[in-house]
Amino acid sequence: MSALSAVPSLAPRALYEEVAEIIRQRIFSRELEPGSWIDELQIAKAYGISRTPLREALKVLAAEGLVTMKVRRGAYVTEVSEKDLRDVYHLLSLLESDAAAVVAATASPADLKRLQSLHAELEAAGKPGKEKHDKFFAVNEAFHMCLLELSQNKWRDQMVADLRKVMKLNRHNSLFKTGRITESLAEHQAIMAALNAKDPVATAARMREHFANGLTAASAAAISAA
Amino acid sequence: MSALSAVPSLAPRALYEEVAEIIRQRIFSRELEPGSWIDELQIAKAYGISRTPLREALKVLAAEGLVTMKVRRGAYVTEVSEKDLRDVYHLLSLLESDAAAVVAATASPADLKRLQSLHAELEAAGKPGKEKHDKFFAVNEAFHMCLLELSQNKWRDQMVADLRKVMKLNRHNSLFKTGRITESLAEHQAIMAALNAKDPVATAARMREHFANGLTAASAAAISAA
DNA sequence: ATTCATAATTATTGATGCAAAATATTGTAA
DNA sequence: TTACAATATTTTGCATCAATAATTATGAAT
Repeated sequence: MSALSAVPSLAPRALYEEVAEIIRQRIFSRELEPGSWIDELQIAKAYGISRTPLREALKVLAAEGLVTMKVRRGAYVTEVSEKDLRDVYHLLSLLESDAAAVVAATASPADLKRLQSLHAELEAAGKPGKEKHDKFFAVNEAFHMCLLELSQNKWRDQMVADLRKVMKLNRHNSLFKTGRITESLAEHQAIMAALNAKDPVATAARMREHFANGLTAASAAAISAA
Repeated sequence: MSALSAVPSLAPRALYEEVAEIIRQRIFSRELEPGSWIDELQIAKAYGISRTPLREALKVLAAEGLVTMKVRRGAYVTEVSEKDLRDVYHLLSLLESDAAAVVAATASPADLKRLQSLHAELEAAGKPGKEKHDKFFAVNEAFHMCLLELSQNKWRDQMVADLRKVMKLNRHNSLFKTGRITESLAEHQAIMAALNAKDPVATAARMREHFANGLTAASAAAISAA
């Protein structure tokens, strides 16, 4: 009997999927640290499952880049260097700004309204004095996801999702500026304006700027040189 | 005993890796057709292996997008629509043109020389009257791969590799123009010129054009609208 | 004759067992 | 004391086995 007997949700997932998600979360929460080997027996025992679905889950996580597999050595949590983070961030910027351009060119009035309402939510969450950072963070993520979804390219969706997972591997976000809610809101405002103007080139430019501004000056210099 | 006892090469791969590669090739060669279910028992028996490594291989292929897994139904070869192909091609254009820009900005003289020599090889292979299409194709691929490698972003390398695999899923390349060796060479020439001029913006533009020109007029219209 | 329900078969998923390889440990020799 | 070698232990990787769900086949009833 499985120890992870959550409600067998409406969309029944295979056990290896469940296990993959659990390991993912344990990695994101730094319970499993980058560089540390994953003990198959221990984890299998801990969740009351066999090693078979666990090993399949590790293959999935390896494909996502979260763990690295060494032949006859097993799997360890991937260690990402600063360069890795910059590289991944660069790709996110590239993919999301392109998605934004597509949306600017193809979005229906209803689509724009949906984005606009998310933007409004974001402004509400970012009101000074509120100090609800997590709410702001969540809505921000929703905005970016919505844009991606509206660009109608599932392959890009998948890539962005994977890249975002890799970004979560880093502990101290030393790369990124913090507490720039006001600036971020202004940038989103600019993106919305370009979207409403149905200007793909401007939209992509505003999105690229939004990403570039998220980096510290030192890292931004390294990026913009590229 | 494994029936696929190739020479245990210097870089020993796990069985599931070997199996994944075999299935990949069988998919590319259309021996396993898109939409067809993968018979685990049959394949395992055919290669004299158990189903455990085969199932792990299928997880890997699923992550690459070559097969799709349905819960309690197994795996089938992914079917890609024309839209899928266009979407993937669009992403390849985006990623490779960005890579080209990076190389334009960062390449050493030695790097440029390496590209130049590949370009020379390509011109030789594309000489009219030669009719060595496969050679031209191979060198062309090498050129693109070299550019990618020089851009020094392993995450992009991985994504491009996966996307190229998906592109191989389509049978009739109805999307793509054929026999445009002369035009392709001219475009590569333009890319090389922009690279030598160390002009990232121009290089990216030339690469985007190169990709756009590979599409038929009808498909190109659909792309350029984006 | 057609449709629905039930049973049988087939195939996927998960668990367990075994062999091989890598690492850790212990002992011996210099 | 340190270095090397041989052994022991741990752990991965593959195979086999069991159970579970889905599909197909069969039969009965309308």
